[in-house]
Amino acid sequence: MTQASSSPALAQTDQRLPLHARVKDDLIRRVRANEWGSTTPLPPESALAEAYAISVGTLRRVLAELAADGILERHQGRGTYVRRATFQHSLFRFFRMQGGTGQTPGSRILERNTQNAPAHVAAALNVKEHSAVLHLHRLRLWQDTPFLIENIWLPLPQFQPIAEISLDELGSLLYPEYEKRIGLIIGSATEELSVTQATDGQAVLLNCISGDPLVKINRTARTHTGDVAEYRESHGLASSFRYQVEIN
Amino acid sequence: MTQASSSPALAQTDQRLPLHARVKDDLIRRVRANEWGSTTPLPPESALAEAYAISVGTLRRVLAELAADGILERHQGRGTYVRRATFQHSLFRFFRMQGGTGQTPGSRILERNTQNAPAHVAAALNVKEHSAVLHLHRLRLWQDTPFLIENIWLPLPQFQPIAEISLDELGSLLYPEYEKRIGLIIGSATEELSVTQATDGQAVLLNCISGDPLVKINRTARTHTGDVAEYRESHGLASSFRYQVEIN
DNA sequence: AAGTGGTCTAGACCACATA
DNA sequence: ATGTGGTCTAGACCACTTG
Repeated sequence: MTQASSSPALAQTDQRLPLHARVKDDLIRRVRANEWGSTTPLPPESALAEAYAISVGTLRRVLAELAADGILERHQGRGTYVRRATFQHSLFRFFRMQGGTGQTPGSRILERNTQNAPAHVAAALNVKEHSAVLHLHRLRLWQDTPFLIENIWLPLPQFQPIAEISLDELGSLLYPEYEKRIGLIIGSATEELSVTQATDGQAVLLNCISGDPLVKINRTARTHTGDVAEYRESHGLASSFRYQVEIN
Repeated sequence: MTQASSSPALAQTDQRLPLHARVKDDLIRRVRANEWGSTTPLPPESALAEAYAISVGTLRRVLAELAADGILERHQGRGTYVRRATFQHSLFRFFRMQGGTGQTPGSRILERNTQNAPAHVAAALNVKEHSAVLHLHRLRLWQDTPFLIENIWLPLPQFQPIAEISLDELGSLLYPEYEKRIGLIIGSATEELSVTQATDGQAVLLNCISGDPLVKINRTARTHTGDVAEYRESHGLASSFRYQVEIN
């Protein structure tokens, strides 16, 4: 007996792919569509398997892969949940912050203004050149010592609420503000590391000498659907930066 | 019917762990022990499952995990193989080498001598300070342009054969030479990235100005058993370095 | 006690590589 | 043609969490 037609839930997936791959694609789509908040569990294995008209074994395989990919979290007895982005692997983590443990760094907003997007910002944000963007210039501090200069660009009018709230409310963490003010959740990001030399202005802010090597980190942050929501350029003292990788 | 005792093959593994974890541990041990060269396949699923006295399904789960971890490679119809370290993810890859595709960079040995290990080298190689080590000083070239300075330290007497062969034979790739001359296979490595400024000597070799920012990469390479086999420090022009990560 | 995911089994059938 | 891994199923039993 061959399987003449599969579950309607899989209508939009590529029929040439094996079942487990099609189910995985569909679940990723549903997670991106925000079908489950991070506090509501996915349906149990049995229900999902029935809905997709596949066996529990096959579904389990898919869920295990999604958990391995960091998209889901599974807890025996509690359920399966969508994993919130933690950005544990951001390159920022590798600036050595002397003497502290797990506290969040402080931050001071130096400037907030509306700009016409410069070419490279427009390209990163995927908007037209010279279109209106919100620009934040921010200094991050560790125990009152500045260690990172950030320039952040956000597309308008989408981020207009961020342009209007008081600077005090733009506390150290921006992503929770995006979520609270405009219901936008950052799902992933790409970071690129390169090395530059401090300009006069940067030297003053970072308390170093003009020309000192800086590590520059460009981050493009996206929503679950893949739309670019934020672009930022950060500069920190290269002397306090260490990055380690395992290779196999 | 309960399973009174498991396969003798699992005698050395932790009995509190689930079966699949114990089998995985044992297979990792056997891979490290070099039981299968990279050209001889592992026994087929059916044989392995029988040897461990577990079902094929459970064994398949273990093999899939090992493949996901990059330890094994599986090919439908051909078999399961131990994966050779390719070092595709080495940080070296991120020096932008203008205009070339997949060719290997050239290399020129500037010096080869025997030293008493300086403190930081001894620490990295896990040998006593001042013990004898072989030191290689090498320049790596891309289309006849130098882009990387390497200093490599190898413990003696283990690497004595490398001290004796002609410099011509120390071609661009060292790891195949280690394998051929002393039967030593590099299985993994740790790399650490930091930023320095060019000394006068480095500036001459890299054709830059003294004080220019350099990217420094320290690599500690290990055998399958985890013993440190090589330590190297490499310096390249920061201006030609770009490194990109995805974060979730 | 009920419901969740975790472990393990047994076997059918398919797709690919090699000789 | 044979043997390899890949897909998928069906179901038993266990461990953990919560009310």
